Amino acid sequence: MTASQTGVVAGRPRSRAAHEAILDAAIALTREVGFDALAMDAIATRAGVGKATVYRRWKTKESLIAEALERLVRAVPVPDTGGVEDDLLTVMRGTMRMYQDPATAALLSGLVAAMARSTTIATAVRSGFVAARRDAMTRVLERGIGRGELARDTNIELALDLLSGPLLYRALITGATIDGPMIGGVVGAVVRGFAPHRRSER
Amino acid sequence: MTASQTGVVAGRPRSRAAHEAILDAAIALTREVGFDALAMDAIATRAGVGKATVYRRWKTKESLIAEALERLVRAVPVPDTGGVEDDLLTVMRGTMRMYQDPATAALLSGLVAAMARSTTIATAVRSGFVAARRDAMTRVLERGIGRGELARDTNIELALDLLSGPLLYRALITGATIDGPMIGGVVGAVVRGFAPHRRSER
Amino acid sequence: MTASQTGVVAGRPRSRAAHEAILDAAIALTREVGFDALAMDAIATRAGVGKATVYRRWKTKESLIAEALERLVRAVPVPDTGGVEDDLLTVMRGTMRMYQDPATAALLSGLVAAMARSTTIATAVRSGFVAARRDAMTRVLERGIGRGELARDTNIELALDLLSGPLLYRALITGATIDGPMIGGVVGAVVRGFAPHRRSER
Amino acid sequence: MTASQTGVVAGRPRSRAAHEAILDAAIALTREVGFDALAMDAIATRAGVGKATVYRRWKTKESLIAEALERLVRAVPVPDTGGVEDDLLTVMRGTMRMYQDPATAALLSGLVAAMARSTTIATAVRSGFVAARRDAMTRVLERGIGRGELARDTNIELALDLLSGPLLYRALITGATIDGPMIGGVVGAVVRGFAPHRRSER
DNA sequence: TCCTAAGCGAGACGGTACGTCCAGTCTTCGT
DNA sequence: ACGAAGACTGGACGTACCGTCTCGCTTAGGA
Repeated sequence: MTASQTGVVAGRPRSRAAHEAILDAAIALTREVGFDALAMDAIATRAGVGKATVYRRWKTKESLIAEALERLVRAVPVPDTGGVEDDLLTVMRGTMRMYQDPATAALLSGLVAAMARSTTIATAVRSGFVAARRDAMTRVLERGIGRGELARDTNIELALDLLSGPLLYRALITGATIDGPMIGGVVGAVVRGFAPHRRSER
Repeated sequence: MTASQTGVVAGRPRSRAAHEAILDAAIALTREVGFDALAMDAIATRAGVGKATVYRRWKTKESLIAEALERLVRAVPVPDTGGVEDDLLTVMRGTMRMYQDPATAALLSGLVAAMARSTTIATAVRSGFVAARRDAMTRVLERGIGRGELARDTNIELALDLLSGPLLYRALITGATIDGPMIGGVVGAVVRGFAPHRRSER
Repeated sequence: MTASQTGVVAGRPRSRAAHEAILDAAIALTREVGFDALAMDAIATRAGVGKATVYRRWKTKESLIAEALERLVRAVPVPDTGGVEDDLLTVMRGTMRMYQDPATAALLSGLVAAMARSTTIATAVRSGFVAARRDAMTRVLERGIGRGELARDTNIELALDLLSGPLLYRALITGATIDGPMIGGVVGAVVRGFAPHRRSER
Repeated sequence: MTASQTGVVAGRPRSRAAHEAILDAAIALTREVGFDALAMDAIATRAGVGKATVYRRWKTKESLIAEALERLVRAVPVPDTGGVEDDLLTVMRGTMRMYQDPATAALLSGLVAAMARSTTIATAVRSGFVAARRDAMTRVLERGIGRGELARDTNIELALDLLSGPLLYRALITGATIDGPMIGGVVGAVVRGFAPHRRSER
């Protein structure tokens, strides 16, 4: 356990500047050479920092990258236009932009592999930028249910996976484009898929 | 171009036994240590084979793994029960079983990273076991459209992504379980989402 | 020049206890792990002192060790029994005891390496505990020459090297024992080697 | 146990060229930067060799240097001029030249420290270039005894230490010059110190 | 029946990145 | 102005793989 974690004040505090410089260097280098060619040596050198300073903060390359990514994907606002479809579109457009950014996309696959490797990283990533978007979308869906736009028994987690999954699938597997019409199609299908049941069906 | 490809016969032929032993060793080791800790040295040793024998057949670790994976995921039959929902469920249950197999799941994330790294691998994987399932599902969806169960203007690629994406998303990102009810929910939502448009809505 | 030396009273004075604790820790750790595995971090921790406190007093590891060594090898008395051989034996027995002490022996080789590295350290060591013994033996030899026990043209420096060299050689190179008989043999050979020239030989 | 030790012939044999290149690079770099600033990385790079190739042959820097040194100090011829003093002078002049070579001198102190650290290295060095000179001088001394130039009860090991010790002492401790007159003085004193006993002394 | 070309197991090769460990310096707070 | 604590830059360490390259030895077809 480190001093910064215990709150005990002894010795020189960790340099905020070094912390930032390392994260910046990590992102810059990932953009330049990709996740796999990303060397800890190079990050340290680029950040003007000793390797030990990097390892003092992050045990693995992946946990470093996970934190770097979090800085790129900050707070996700919860829109409220009065219609569930428009609200979902608003949030999904933010997600779309994330996938369209080449840097994020390059990080994504390596990060996914890292998540499979380590539950620590998986947890970090999930509670980090994954949770932010899911929380926002959960609020939107719940409001939609409340307004009667979606069925009372809507399985929210399933709906979230139906919204997010296709984008990940295109990014990682098919390589197909993720654009406005695609987002519209996904949101439309989900809204129709979880629309309130018609009387005649009951 | 190799001897076995040209048909020119000179010198000792490649050992079929070695080929199989290598693939078996690759799969076994992936199960044991994961994709990332998978070393070519170790595969060769486990297979009782020289490293050169491995590299003579596959240029990269990923292409080797891609072939190993293909052996696990063979031909996908196209069901025809007369209803699009039941047909989709049948295919999806096969996909579900793939995700439920720990070995395949372990390979998956590493393979995804490899796809991002190399278009060659990406192409191989796409045209391999990805295409098989997509082709089967495309046939099912087209029959559904023909029978009037799905809208005439159904965007088939989008539907495929909505069917496959959520499973990948759970496997790689949330870690949530992929089971029968989940599959049922996905298929149901998609079928409803692409149902023929009712007159009253127009 | 330090505050304690100038008598100027400003701020907290340097701790005499810290000084001693560092030297003690250095010697103790050298005994335990040897000169090469000796880390400044470890010395400071063992002494209950910050690293800066160590470096404020000694610029290098070697100069610290040199001072530690000096504490082990203090003033060398100049005996006067009336015979050069007995006097030499008395001094040499002190030197012998130094080589027989495992701590000193362990320091020795590392110190020798440090001397080769830096003329500063070399000078410090020479003017420190090396000079003490050489001065004592020089006095003994000069008295022997004065009494006619040794030749008028005795090359004193050479004689000193013949007395001290074999002990160093055994300690560092052959590892052979350095004991009473060995000392006796060395002294005897040197005394005979520099005996006054007989007339018949001229 | 390695292939080269067992005589079993399997796999690519170790490259003689690499072996030589590494030793050459080690010697060259020691001359340039000294024993302590000698980095294994640098040796490998200079030799045009991977680091693993160095470590495959030598576990430590010191054992590598020990072998390199051995190449510099090969077979020591045993002279026979008919007089023990001349014979000793001949051998000692060879030793003198070794100390006068800056490269050897630079290696010496580091090697001495390494010997203190590890008995393996100590044994290697002793049985290597130390033994060669001692063997030659032993033969010379024995012939001197046989011819009646030295006392019957001459302690040969002690005589060897009296011959070699002063040179080491000057090289490592005092830094005084080692030249012809110095050698002559040492040999002269030893020969006189172990001269046959005169009747009147018995 | 022999020749010859390729494949075989084994393992060394040149490289590159890893994560650890110290050296010597600097920065904080407390005495 | 000193003290302990501990983070700082810098750089060598020894390890582990990668993909390639010899070795000496099979193994088969074509001459």
